[in-house]
Amino acid sequence: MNTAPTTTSPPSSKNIDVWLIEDNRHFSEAIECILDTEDGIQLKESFRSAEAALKALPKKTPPQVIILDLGLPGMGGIEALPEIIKHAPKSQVLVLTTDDGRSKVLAAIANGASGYLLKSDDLDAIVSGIRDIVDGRAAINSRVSRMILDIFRKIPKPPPEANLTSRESEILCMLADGKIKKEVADLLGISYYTVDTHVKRIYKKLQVNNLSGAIARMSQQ
Amino acid sequence: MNTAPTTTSPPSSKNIDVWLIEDNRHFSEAIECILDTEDGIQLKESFRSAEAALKALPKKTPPQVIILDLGLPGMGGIEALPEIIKHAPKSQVLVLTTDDGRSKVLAAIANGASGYLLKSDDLDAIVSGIRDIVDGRAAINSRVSRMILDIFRKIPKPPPEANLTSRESEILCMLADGKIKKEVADLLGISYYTVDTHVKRIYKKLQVNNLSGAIARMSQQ
DNA sequence: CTAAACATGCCGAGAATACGGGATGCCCTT
DNA sequence: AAGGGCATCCCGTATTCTCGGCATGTTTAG
Repeated sequence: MNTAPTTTSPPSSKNIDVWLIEDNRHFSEAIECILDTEDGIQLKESFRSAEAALKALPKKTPPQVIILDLGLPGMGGIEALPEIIKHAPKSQVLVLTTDDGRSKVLAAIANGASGYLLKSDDLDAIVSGIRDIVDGRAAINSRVSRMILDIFRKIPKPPPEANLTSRESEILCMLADGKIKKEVADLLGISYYTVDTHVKRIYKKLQVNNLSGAIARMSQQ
Repeated sequence: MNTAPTTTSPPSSKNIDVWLIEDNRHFSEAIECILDTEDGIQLKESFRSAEAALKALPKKTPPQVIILDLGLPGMGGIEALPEIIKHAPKSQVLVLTTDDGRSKVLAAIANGASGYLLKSDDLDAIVSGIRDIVDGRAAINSRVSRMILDIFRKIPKPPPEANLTSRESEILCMLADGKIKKEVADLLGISYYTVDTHVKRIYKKLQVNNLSGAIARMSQQ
């Protein structure tokens, strides 16, 4: 995020070509209007559906930035994202939507969005967001940022350390690789029965009753 | 991020108390100066080391926002972060540093920072960042945002055409919970054989030959 | 329209697992 | 010396999986 014009914002060289995919007339007109008055940014195309944009992509020069609404009729924005990127790998997609639900945000990011702004944001934020994106920065609404941070924080939490002994962890790890007990036994140079016993204890400790549950417990926390 | 004053920024009710932990005189003075002129924000304390701040924390009322430099002499900002949060769980920490290295960013987030701004950012960005944070948003420099996005994107990416259908994913997910095929079948209201068939295809697609391998592939990439 | 992709259902044999026992030896702490 | 935790080994049985087929109906994309 940048709350004010970032000091490190170079003139972004030439003109920035932009496409807009937005079904809402009012909103798209507002954007068209503000981009028209903006120096160095040029709205080249405006589509009312993802299908229309995807159809146009192979025929025209892809823009640097594609502003994409998620709440599109027909093919939704999320589904369209991978397609867009497939056809225009060099274009950066700026998602612009009303929905700040966690799943949408995650899906958008996972599918390659470079920015995620909300329609409730100031229109100026869109302009700045476009410049951010072409300069290799991210344009993300601060509320969405917060959500991402919260999610992020929960991932790298390794410490709850199960009470597994190192031997047990070792065996569970190998099983999680898809190896079967027999293989593990051979690789460790111990008996199948030993592995089996270890696994039994792992299940007890982890309170599960099969390998799948144990692996899930392991790779999650 | 918010590139312009966020439209959804309410007056943030009362005064915002802020502490500053920064060893660089010039910089801390600059911040003190700009916060002094800022309405509704009050810089209550200013420390030159994490130790000093930690010593003061139990004695005074913790502020809403703590601005923390990472490049501190003695105890570094990263090490101080968990301590700060332990003693002042309600305070939000805004990291303000020159270092935008990936490891620092990740460490700061993992340790509970609510914001990450760079000293190269406009001073106004700090003010807006403070307001963002108390309003439950995140204050993150857009370059850092981009980095987080890039990292984020790599986690849930199935690089090969591991394209599981939604049904397949659903089933794999349930199996990863420790459920057995029969349970999954009952829960989905379909035949055991159907589940079995789906699983067979999952193995093919993921190039594994047992559940453990499939779950591992799923939860990692 | 046709082929492909998807979801669904079924069978059977052999492989692997789950889990209840029981046992031995080592090392560490009390 | 005793007890506990750990790693090791063994057995039998019931359960579950794996995987090879085969087959049908629906939806989708070309």
